[in-house]
Amino acid sequence: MTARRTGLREQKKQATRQALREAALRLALERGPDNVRVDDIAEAAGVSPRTYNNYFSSREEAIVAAVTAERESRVAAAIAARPDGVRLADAVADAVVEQYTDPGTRQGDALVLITTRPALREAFVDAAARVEEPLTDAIAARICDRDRDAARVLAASVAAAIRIALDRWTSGTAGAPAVPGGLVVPSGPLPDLLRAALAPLAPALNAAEERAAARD
Amino acid sequence: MTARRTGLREQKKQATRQALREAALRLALERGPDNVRVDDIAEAAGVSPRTYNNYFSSREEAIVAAVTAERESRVAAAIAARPDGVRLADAVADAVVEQYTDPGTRQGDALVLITTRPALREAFVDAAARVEEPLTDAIAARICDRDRDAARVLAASVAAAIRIALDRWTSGTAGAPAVPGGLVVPSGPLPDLLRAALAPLAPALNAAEERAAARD
DNA sequence: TACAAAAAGTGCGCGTACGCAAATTTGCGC
DNA sequence: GCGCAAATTTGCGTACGCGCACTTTTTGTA
Repeated sequence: MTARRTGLREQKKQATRQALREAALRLALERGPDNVRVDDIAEAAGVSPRTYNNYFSSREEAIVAAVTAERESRVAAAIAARPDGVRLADAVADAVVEQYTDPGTRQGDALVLITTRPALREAFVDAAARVEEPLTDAIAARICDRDRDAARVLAASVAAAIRIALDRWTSGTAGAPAVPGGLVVPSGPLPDLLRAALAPLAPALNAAEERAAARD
Repeated sequence: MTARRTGLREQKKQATRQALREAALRLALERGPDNVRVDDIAEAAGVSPRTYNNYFSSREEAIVAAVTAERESRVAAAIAARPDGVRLADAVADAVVEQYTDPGTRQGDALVLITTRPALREAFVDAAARVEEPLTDAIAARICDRDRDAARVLAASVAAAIRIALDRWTSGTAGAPAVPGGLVVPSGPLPDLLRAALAPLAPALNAAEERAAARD
């Protein structure tokens, strides 16, 4: 179901997409994001400028995608991986924290770049919206596949909470002084911010779960 | 607090904004949205094209704003107007339904226009995100002004629910046959869609309210 | 292997979005 | 009234986003 489309086609497509976002990030780091034209990225990735816009609808999107990558869809997988015993709210919170923490975000240089430029920051924060779709499936599966509409609302709410946490994280970062170690981006509070943002939604998530259980 | 800025300045600004969105809608209705250039709207409103983009960051935004207007901020006011006795979830649902129903949306012609063109539909649906800020204030006031962070998450969740309801409404509309009366847009189900979308969030809203009450 | 259908890549052209700096307008104290 | 500082408007130039039609590549089938 993942690689439904035949094979070589989809394979090359993903390769091109990856080449584009890596080229975008590399060039942005090398010369600063303001000195990178779309044409440069396309050329570096070996495709035409027009093709670039078939993959990304803005310059910022490609750069951010290099850091974000497939994180959004992994959140859904992480939730599905949790045992059925744990409460839905906990499963979601743990999965989100797990996926939005270090492993995927270890690109320190890229993050300072993103948090510095407002346009990139906005694109980075807005990228959280992409969890909605996979998350809808994951939550729908937990609440027994009924009431997909409720699952979508809950997923969108979780996405909004993540967005708020990231917004706070990246903006609070700007004002905060660099830690002695030399890192400008304090990665410490992010898990806390995520959990705090998700906490208010816990009653809704658990209630949906209970409602589903009561029906069976 | 509403008209904080001196007076004549802000007044003219609002006048210009209104002139722009009304011109945008009028021209779009007259010749179809694809035959309206930004220059035309600016000229009709008596400002330069560049000024247009000081007020709206896309062509769709102005057209949609003519319908949306100040609805988002009125939702917050409507919530504040509810007596303290009613549960927060009910107050929110009632206020949202009240504001997103007929009075402001009676522009039938404009709505068929918007639901027809994908770009306008998207702009219309995304406009719901503008409730987040005023709604945050309204909810924060209800939960005793503490924990503004939770209020923001809840407000963003409500905004997401509204967005989903509008999305369903405008898309479902496209496929539905015109009612005998001649109207293509069935305004009937919108309140139902809104309530259904908001329902899953009720536990979270009420829990926040109770938590605040328990602290006092 | 050959071939037709489908899908991805490409070039072109138009209209848009926005940074920048000059010009104009507004608000306020005197 | 007068003039100055701040805010707003405007023109210009650049780069971007994307629809469209066309070319190239991949896929499934005979």
